[in-house]
Order: sequence, then structure tokens, then C-alpha cells
Amino acid sequence: MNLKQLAEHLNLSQTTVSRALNGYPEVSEKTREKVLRAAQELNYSPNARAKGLATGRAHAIGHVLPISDQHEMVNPIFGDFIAGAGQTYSKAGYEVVISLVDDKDEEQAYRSIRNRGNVDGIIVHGPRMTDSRIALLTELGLPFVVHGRASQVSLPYSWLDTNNGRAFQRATEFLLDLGHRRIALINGLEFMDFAHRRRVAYEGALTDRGIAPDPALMRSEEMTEIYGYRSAAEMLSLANPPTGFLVSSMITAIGVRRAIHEAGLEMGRDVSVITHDDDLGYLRNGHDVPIFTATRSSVRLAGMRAAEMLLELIRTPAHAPLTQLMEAELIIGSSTGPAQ
Amino acid sequence: MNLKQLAEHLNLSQTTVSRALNGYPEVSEKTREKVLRAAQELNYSPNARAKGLATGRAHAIGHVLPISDQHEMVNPIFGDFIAGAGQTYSKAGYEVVISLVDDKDEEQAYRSIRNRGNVDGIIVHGPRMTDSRIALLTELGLPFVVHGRASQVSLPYSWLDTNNGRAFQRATEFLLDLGHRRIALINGLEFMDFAHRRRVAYEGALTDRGIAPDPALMRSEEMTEIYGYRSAAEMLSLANPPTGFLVSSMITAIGVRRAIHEAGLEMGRDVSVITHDDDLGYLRNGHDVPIFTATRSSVRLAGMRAAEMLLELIRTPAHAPLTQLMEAELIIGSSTGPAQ
DNA sequence: GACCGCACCCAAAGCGCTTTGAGAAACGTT
DNA sequence: AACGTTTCTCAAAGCGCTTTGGGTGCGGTC
Repeated sequence: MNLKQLAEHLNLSQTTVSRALNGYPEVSEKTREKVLRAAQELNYSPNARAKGLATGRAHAIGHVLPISDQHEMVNPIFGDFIAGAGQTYSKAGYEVVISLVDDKDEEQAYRSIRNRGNVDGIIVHGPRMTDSRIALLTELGLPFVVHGRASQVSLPYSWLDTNNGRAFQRATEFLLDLGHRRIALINGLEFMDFAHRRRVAYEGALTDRGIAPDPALMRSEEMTEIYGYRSAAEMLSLANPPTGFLVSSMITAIGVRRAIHEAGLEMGRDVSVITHDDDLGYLRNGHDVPIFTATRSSVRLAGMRAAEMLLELIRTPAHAPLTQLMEAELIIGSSTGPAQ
Repeated sequence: MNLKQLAEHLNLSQTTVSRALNGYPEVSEKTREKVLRAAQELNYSPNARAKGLATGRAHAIGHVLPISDQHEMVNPIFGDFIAGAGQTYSKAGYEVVISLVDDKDEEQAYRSIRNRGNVDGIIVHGPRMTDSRIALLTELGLPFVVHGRASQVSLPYSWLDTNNGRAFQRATEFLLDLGHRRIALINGLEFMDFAHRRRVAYEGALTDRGIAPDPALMRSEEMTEIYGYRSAAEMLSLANPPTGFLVSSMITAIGVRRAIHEAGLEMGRDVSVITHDDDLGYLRNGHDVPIFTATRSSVRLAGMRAAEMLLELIRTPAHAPLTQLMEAELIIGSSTGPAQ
């Protein structure tokens, strides 16, 4: 069933039917109603490609997942982010298109996405410290919002980020206030912007209290469970082991917890752990009583907000860049306690 | 840059340029080369909407995520599945379109997806025991592959599934062979087909050995960490607690492990745990030494295979339904041991 | 009765591509 | 020289929609 058939069925022109369906005022209410009813009954819905061709809008948003040799892992937070964003999109009648892009031909890929014209805007995931995509997309004139930031990029651009620096500063201070002096950082990959910010904040908080950051207590890798386990196990067997851990994700923190248990220690008493918590649906940090003391920031909410920002940019093309910094909550759980 | 401009630039007709780009034989090698070079230089890539309109193919695959009140959680395995499928798609020049569909208006949604015409086929996620989508999509004539199966549906249709029954049967027998008699099942939601199959297999394996399944040792919920923790904690405080646990996902198993530790018991010695492991990138079950004894089946691989099947169905429209059953490996880790 | 304005409706062009049906050019064959 | 073949190229139609630039018919005004 297409427009033409629907129009013939109704003995109207395609124009009139199209206008009736799209809410233009040039058509009487009676006609509009008839048209809407028929469309409903005959299960008509317009062909998106044709509509896109005619209007120049795709009614779709691109989410580009960088795939690289360095870390081919799919971001575990991606699902929740998309779920949040998707909710906003579907209200506005937009769809999500996902492209996996090898970062070897990133430039080519983004150019092609632009030319293919099946998205009206892009959400940029996983920004690095110095991310070339921002300049590229600006040049291409394709609306975009970055989830995160790129510290080294000085161009103005739209982004939505969690205040990772503030969160990790507070977390470090929290442990310091409890009397901890040997505090380890189990961080994500530090060419990723968020991880870099976290380390800077952690080091800053330490030095502010006159403590020199100890390289033996800092790790930077992909945030898996195993990584948390190994790092913590190794550090706990040092001559002078840490009494507190700052961890970059719940999954990794779970590995840290495992290492602590295996070392015969108790988390929250012998060793304190504080983690960042993206508030993922399948990995809640406890219901009523949080397990981990954590800096919490909902990635799902971030998705919703980023989507709204992008839709706004698409609606008004000349819009100035939008930015939004979300503060993380500090959640006190049972994984921290005073230093022994 | 569009076809017309490119053709003008080359002093050729659109037809010739189009044919040159799409590898038709009616154009000389010299011309083709010239065209390709120019396209490269001028960064031309065809408008997907227009191409789609003209060819009737969208070169995109739809992944529909059911969202319901019953479980609005985003499937944590979705990311890995998409990553696998995406790899296959991008080789074939296809893209991924994601739709979040509230299962209240499922029928409407699938009809509209079909009419909108921006996907050539669909991967159906999260099939229920009796899933109306299969009949619907068959009727609509839209190619689709189900990730999983729907036991109650007798129509022939294409699916790719892990042999959940066999996996859980083996897992149960493994524990039985170790001397366990009180074996608990911490299952997923049992209106989901995979979870149902797992329970049936578990009960079957028990009764085959003359053990009556005990309802007090069976749970069925969304597979979160907390759920694993609570269920295990409760069961361990029973008068007659289980000595073995069969768990439906790694995340949930981690919760079970936590409960075991908190009860002052040791996993693998006092209590055995065996879990299903989807081999997710961010939640590897150990590198060399697996942590959990597990039935392992890579969801990423499933994504790749399902994508291949779907592309095949799209290529040859009259194709008979394709099916594929993947066997899970039984991985022996340190979370199991002889019953005390 | 002529004129105007309004409400309603339509035909046709155009979005950027593919593809059909056919023509021109170059070449060999008789 | 006339004719077929092969190779290369093109103009134009069509995919399903929106939107422009009118038209038609009706009631009201003078």
C-alpha cells in the first residue's frame, strides 16, 4: 500500500492525502479524518526512503562505534546508552542506525555516512584525548553530539559528559578522609578522555594532601573483571600494599573484590574500594543498600539527554554548540571504611 | 557531490557513471577507471535513500529490541551480538537499524517497519515461548532470523539458537556426578524460551537420576547480580541448603559468589557453582584458568552467524528456512568440586 | 450580475539514483 | 561498399514521497 494507491482508493489526489496525513491546514477536517481512518484501516505507512528523498531528512540518528585493534571490545555501557537515547528518538519519530567503524578508515567512513544521507546527525562515542572526528564532523557540517569530551580539541562543539574529574577527586578525598594513604587507581585506557581526566583528578587530590602518586599503584587497561582481579591481586602482594582502591567500573570492581577475598581480606574493613558506577540495568549496585561505595552517574540518562541535544541541533541547524556536564552522586556503600 | 555532478564533471552521462561504479560490463575498463578515480577524489558516495528507492533494497538490517513493562532492561548480551552481526554486515555493505518496540503495539510496529521499507530483513531478539512475531513476520513476507527459538510456534521459520537444553542437562549431570543432590536453579525469566528450555532440561536431568525437583530451589527472574545474590543468600540459609547452583548468566553467578562468600563458605569447596557463559567481551570467565565452571557459547559468534543466515535469506527470497543449533562447550573451572 | 475571497483540491516537478530500450561508433566480414 | 557485431554511451522513465503553483466552486458583497 503506497500513497498513490491510498489516494486512488479515496478518490483524492496524492497531494491532498499527503497533506491530510502531515497535518497541513489546506485540507478540511472531514477530509482529513476520512484519510486518517483509511490509512489506519489499510495499514498504510509512508515509505521512509521516499519520504527522506523528498524532504532531505532521514529521521534517523547515527551511532558510530569505533572498532580498533587496540580495544575491539564492545562497550558494555553502549546498550544502556542506546536504550536511553532510543526512548527519546522514538518519541520524536527517529530511528537509530549503528555503524561499526574501524578507526583505520575513520575519515572515509564519516564522509561516506554524510554522503549516504541516511542519518540527520551523529552521536560520537568513546572520544579520545585528541579526537580527529570532531574537526572532521564540524567540517562536514553534520550535526553531532559527543558523549564525553576531547580535552585536546579546542574547537567549540556539542558534548554531554559526566564530571569525571570532580567525581574522582571526591572519591579520592573520601578515601583520604578515612585515613587511607596508599590508594590505588585501577583506571580505564588512558587515551580515552574520561580515563585521563580521572587520573589527573586522582593525582591532583593526592598531591593536594602532600602525597606523591605512586606509579606502582596505577593501572590503565580495558575495564574487564579479570583486569580488576589481576591488578588488585598483584598490588595486594606488594611489600607495601594499598589500603584503598579507586576503580573505574563496576565490572572491574567486582574483579577487585574477588582478589581481596582471595587474599583473605575483607572489603570495607581491611581494604576499601570505591568505584564508578554507570548505573547499568543488569548491574545495579544493590537495591536498597549499595554494595560498593561509588560515584554514580546514569548512562541511560546520559543517552536520553544527549539525544535531546542532538535533536535540538537538528531542528535548528545554526544552533550554537550545546554542552552539558552531569555531576556524579557519591553513594556510600559498605565497601569503604577507615584505614586500619 | 551527487551522481549528476560527478557525471557532468566527467563529461559522461549518469547512466555510464552509475554503471561504471556498480561494475556493469557495458562500460570500458578505461572509462571505469577514470570514473572510479574521480569518485574517489571528489569523495563521492551514492545517496543511500535514492539508491534504496531505485533498487528497492535498503541495505540495512533491523534489530528490534522489545521493551516491555515486565522487563525493561536492555539485554546485556545485545552489545556483543550486534558487534558480531555488525562485522558480517559491514563486509556485505549493510547497516544496522535499531528499533525499540514496546510490546503493546508490536504488531503495529512490525507492520510499519515493513512499510517504511528501510530494512531488508530483521533479527528477532528475545523470543518468548509463544511468540506472535514469528507468524506476523511470516505473513508480512519480511525475511527474518530469530536469535533463539519459540517452542510453541509450529510454523517453519529461520532461527539460530544455542542448545540450551543440552547445555543445562550436561551441567546438571556434571554436578550430579560430583555427588551433589541438592542442586538449585537460578534461572532467567521463564516466559523467555531459552530459560524455559533450561529449566525443563534441569528437571529432566534430576528426575532421570531419581531426584524430585524441589520448588524451593528454583528461581526465575531477570538475570541481574542482585538477583543472584539474594536467591543464593536465601537458599543458603534454608534448613536444608543446596550444595550446587546452576546459574543462567555470569552476572548472576557473580551475585551467587558474593552470597557464598558472605555466608562464610568457599565456592568450589563448600558450594559448587556452574553458570552459563555468553563469552561477553567485558566479562570473560578468566583468561587461562576459568573462574567458573560454565557452559560457554559465544554470543558474538551467534551474531555473526545469524547475520550470515539473514543475508542469505535476503539474497534468495524463496529460500527455505535456515536453522542452526550451536552446542555449548562445558568449561571446567574452579567453582565446582565434589559434594561434601 | 460581476467580482472577490476563501476553502478545498489537483497536476506536475523534483529529490538522487537505477535501468530500460535504443543509438552511435568502431570494427571485422563478405 | 554494404552489412552485421561488438562496444560504448545516452535520454528518459520510474521508485514513493513532498511541495509548488495553480485551479475550481461556493458564498458573500457591492
